[in-house]
Amino acid sequence: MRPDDFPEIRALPLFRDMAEEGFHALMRGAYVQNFPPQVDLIREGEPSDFLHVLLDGLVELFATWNGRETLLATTRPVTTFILAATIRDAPYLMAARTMTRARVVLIPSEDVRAAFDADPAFARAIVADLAQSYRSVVKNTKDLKLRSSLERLANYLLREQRRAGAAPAFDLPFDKRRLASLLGMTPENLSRAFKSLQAYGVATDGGRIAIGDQADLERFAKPNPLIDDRST
Amino acid sequence: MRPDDFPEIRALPLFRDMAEEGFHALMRGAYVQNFPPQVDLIREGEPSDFLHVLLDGLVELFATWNGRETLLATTRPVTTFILAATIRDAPYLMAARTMTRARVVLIPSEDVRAAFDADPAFARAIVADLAQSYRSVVKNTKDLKLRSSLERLANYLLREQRRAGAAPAFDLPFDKRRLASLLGMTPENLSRAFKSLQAYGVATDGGRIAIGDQADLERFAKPNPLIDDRST
DNA sequence: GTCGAGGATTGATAAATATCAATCAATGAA
DNA sequence: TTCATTGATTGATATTTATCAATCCTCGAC
Repeated sequence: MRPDDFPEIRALPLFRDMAEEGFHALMRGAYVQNFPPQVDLIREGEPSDFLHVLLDGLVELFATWNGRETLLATTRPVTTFILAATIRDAPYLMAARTMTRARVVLIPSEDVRAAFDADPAFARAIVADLAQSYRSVVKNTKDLKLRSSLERLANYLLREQRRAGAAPAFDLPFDKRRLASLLGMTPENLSRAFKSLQAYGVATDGGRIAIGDQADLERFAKPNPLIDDRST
Repeated sequence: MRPDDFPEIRALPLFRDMAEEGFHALMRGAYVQNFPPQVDLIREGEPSDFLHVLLDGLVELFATWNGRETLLATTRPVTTFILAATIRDAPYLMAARTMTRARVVLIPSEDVRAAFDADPAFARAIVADLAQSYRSVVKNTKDLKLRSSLERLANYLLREQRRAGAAPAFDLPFDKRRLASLLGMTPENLSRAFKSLQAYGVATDGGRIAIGDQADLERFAKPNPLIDDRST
């Protein structure tokens, strides 16, 4: 592990409040790996031997069943992923694959569980992280069950816009094929959905989105913090 | 609180390993309430003042948006619910309503958070509970995104059957209107789905389900532990 | 027992979404 | 540059799912 990786990891909410000693113990067992794009990091059903921390690049989390595949989430730096499996010492429920070149820290799951027992501040951070992750998935379920695909897209755009600093134009973080899968629709349908949203002032140019009439789009999308605020 | 409520609560995985003193401190601030059927216990968006423990009866957890409503889960005794909101001190994401007469213990959220800080065994139990809840919702998301409504019903029946001790016949735990909402479909569609499953040996008589040909149904449903095993 | 009320079912139709096939456009390798 | 590959879009069609309306049960109140 490069020494300058430490501060980035240390700054994560999950590790921020750890005692110095425990953090170093964790880092001693950890190591960094570099991956090319399109590499499987994790396969569904495998034992969860490592907690992963993404330092650079993009990683997609997806699941498969009966020959079908769906995108469940994407992670951007710097974030941890698959904490729950690590804690439960249970098989991964999602697979992970690099979308770009990526640099990832692998921390042995045993060490994480040991640190949890040893450091109350770390325990608190883990609980906060899990509770937040849980709530985030519940919000996603509400999105899926209560909204049509067009409504999901409209609200997704508003969320991405907010992440981009509420600017009237922003870029999609990945291709539309993946976005379709994330939103639970086909690429063809996504194309048509974008076209339908033109009526509410949404313009697209490749992966660039421009929201012409904020109020109009929001009137249609009816965003709700209990679904769309993915931070609390 | 009736003294004979204590053992039931104490036996829950969440409280089982707590130090005696901490458990009693929690119980001192807690109180029991009895509710008639169809009473709102919790409304979406309200501050999460209490952790709830269901002692008797059935409670449904649901969510609404834009005039639509969907059932997200049901709880049976003895279980806690909405732990994540309590921990995060964040608004409830789901509403809760009694389906039958119900007896519920209310534990002030502050007390739960205090006990978390004071008792490492309780902290461990909370983490285990949250990690498990998270994984359970992820499995549900995979079910929703990867399967058709007919496939969801088939797998739901297999899960309920297993819960009923793998018997060839068992009763649905609530009415079909609710089941339809839980599975993300309309009651009309559920009726037709049951009819379609007759081809795989599923017979219904009111809320009673008989699985005539286990292997045949499983061949169609393709159950998968990474979706359908809701206990790990 | 009779009567209602609410859930369940059925049929007809509409809407949403997926599939299939055919371009079209962008991008990177040679 | 040119070609090949991959993603995006479009149109036509099929499938899935929802909606609407009309019964049909079932079960509890009286």
